[in-house]
Amino acid sequence: MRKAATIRDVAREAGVSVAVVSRVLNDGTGPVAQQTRARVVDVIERLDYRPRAAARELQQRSATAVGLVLADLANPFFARLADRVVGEARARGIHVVLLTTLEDSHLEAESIETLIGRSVGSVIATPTGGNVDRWARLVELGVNVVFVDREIDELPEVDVVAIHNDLSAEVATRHLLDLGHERIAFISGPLSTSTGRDRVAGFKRAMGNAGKVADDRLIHAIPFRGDAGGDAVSALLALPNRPTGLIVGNTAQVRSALRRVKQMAVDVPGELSLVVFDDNPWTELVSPPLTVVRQPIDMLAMHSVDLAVGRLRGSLPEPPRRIRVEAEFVQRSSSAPRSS
Amino acid sequence: MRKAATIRDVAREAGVSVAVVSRVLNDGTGPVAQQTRARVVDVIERLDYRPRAAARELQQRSATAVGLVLADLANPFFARLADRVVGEARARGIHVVLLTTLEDSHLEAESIETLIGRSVGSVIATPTGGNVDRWARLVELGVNVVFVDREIDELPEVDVVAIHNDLSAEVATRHLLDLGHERIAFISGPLSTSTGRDRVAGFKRAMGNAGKVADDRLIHAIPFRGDAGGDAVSALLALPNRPTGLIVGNTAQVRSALRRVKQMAVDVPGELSLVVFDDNPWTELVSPPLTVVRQPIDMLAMHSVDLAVGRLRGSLPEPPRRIRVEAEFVQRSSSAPRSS
DNA sequence: AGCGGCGGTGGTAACGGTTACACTTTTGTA
DNA sequence: TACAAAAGTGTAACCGTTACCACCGCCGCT
Repeated sequence: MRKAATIRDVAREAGVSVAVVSRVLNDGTGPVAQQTRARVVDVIERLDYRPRAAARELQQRSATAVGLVLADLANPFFARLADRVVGEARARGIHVVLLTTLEDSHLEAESIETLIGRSVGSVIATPTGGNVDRWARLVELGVNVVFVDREIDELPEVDVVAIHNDLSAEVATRHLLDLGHERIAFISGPLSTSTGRDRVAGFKRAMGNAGKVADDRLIHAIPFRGDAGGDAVSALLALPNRPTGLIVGNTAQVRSALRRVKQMAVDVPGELSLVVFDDNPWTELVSPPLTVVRQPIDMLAMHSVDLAVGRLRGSLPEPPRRIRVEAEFVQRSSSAPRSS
Repeated sequence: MRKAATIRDVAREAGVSVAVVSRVLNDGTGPVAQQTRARVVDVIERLDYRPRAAARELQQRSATAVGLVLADLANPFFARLADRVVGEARARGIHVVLLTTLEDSHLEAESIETLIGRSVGSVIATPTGGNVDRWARLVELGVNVVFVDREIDELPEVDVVAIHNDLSAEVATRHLLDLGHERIAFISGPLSTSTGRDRVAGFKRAMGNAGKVADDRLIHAIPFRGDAGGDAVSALLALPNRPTGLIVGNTAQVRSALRRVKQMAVDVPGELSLVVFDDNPWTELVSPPLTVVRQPIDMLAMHSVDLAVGRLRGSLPEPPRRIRVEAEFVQRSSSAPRSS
């Protein structure tokens, strides 16, 4: 356990001052003679010197790290988002501090707090919907916040990257309508999230446009996590007038809903056509393969990191941006024409 | 964008010295009068003061962060491991810096490098198998390394948390043998990983104990990522003497293998009995539900964090520990007696 | 009365970088 | 040749926190 070399060790060994070493390290901050640079680089190599991030961050607010606050890594959607974000960040020489909220605003609050102490320059987050004041404070402290997948209306000054949730829900709904379904149910996320609200709005609009009124008993706004999907399905199928089409809002909900559907031996798509949000490796492995709304995770990640890092480096125009990317509708076999 | 309060602001406002504030902050480092403490706490609250992690880390190697170097977040096993690690770490007041290697030793090397600059006190990692010298250097620099899920034999000084991979493979194999299968194939990870090696060893042992010799053409050591599983399946099923049992080593491999099996319209378990490593939410949703070896992710995460944080706080005995947790064998419908 | 110990407090040198500024040398131009 | 500008380098002051040490009373002992 020898202690690591410092910039002063390098300076001494190379016979120059620390200032020169620093300039070599951060290329472009000042002139350094070609020959001197070579010598310094050599010593750095030899001593295996690595500048300490902590010291650097202390000095200026440069910050080589971004915070990533996700709802739930057990959800493949967020996991793959994290995967892509970490990859994109690495490509830009940025580290990622990961935190999860489990959709709990208290844990979210805690995460924001720690992120303040930690001097991250930017935060990419999927907000739970609460903690408006805390997010605002983070912004006021000079941290660049980028919301991904969801947003908070009361915070217009933060960047947002997401799909058109209302449109996507509308497309999914119209798909079922076009197949002849009349009674269509929707299992969505909590209305405290923009995702939940927007999708329900899109659903209602599509139904309205088709001259149908969306029966409120057919709309279930349930938590994104947990197994509430099962009970929602049971409730829906217990209705006197069963829906023949069902749209489900996220992977965890799909899992529990699908399990219940199988338990109840309901025929898909014979008795019930299914369209679900978020594509996964396994959506095409189950029987029947699921018709899905696929979010372009790569795009979400890329734009988020672009914004987060861009603002960090100050290379972006001032006004906050709201980037919308296109979701893709992938038809498989879980949705079919209504078998009268 | 007001700038955050510093310890000096608090000291001034409370009419005490910075030393006192520091003592209040880090309880137990020295005496503080009850009344003074109350006043300081009050000011901290009022000024909304948060100590800056960077300054702290610079001062001493306290380090409130651990690095988490995972192979691939797109793999649900690692994603859920990350989820649990982040949760456990938070409970201990520790942040997680996340990096991924994509099973590429170059990216792993890069990750180790960044982790050196970043002053993390511990690193939890799933090593690719290479970079032995770099890991050694990290250890020598005083960073506590904990390998999880896999290990590197040449590095006996690091902690390890994993299942008994050889035993698990043996159990899986014996299960198929007991069902009457004679020709059993094994799709495993690269032999450069301990996981790959150990499982193959367990497989061979089980076969040997049953008086059968493991045909090398029935063993495919393929990458953990990507779609090589499909081709492996094709190769196996093209053999003159088809295997009737197959064990698959990780989720990505299962996905590609299963897709090919379905494409080829092979009946599971009629023609081919399947046992796979790692349980996922969807393993019981596919048809037929898969017989799996379930790794206790919670235990892996908990012990990893325990070790990482314990060493950080110096509250652990010196000698490196190798913790083995029990994998669980879950029988479902993808494995059945050989229907000769 | 003298003295050691201790509770409570303040002063200040690190920690390892960056950077403003001063200084010296080289280069360019009339 | 003279002199300004630019290139190259060094010095030292930060950044925010902790830890060591000195200091001051006050208590309880011998």
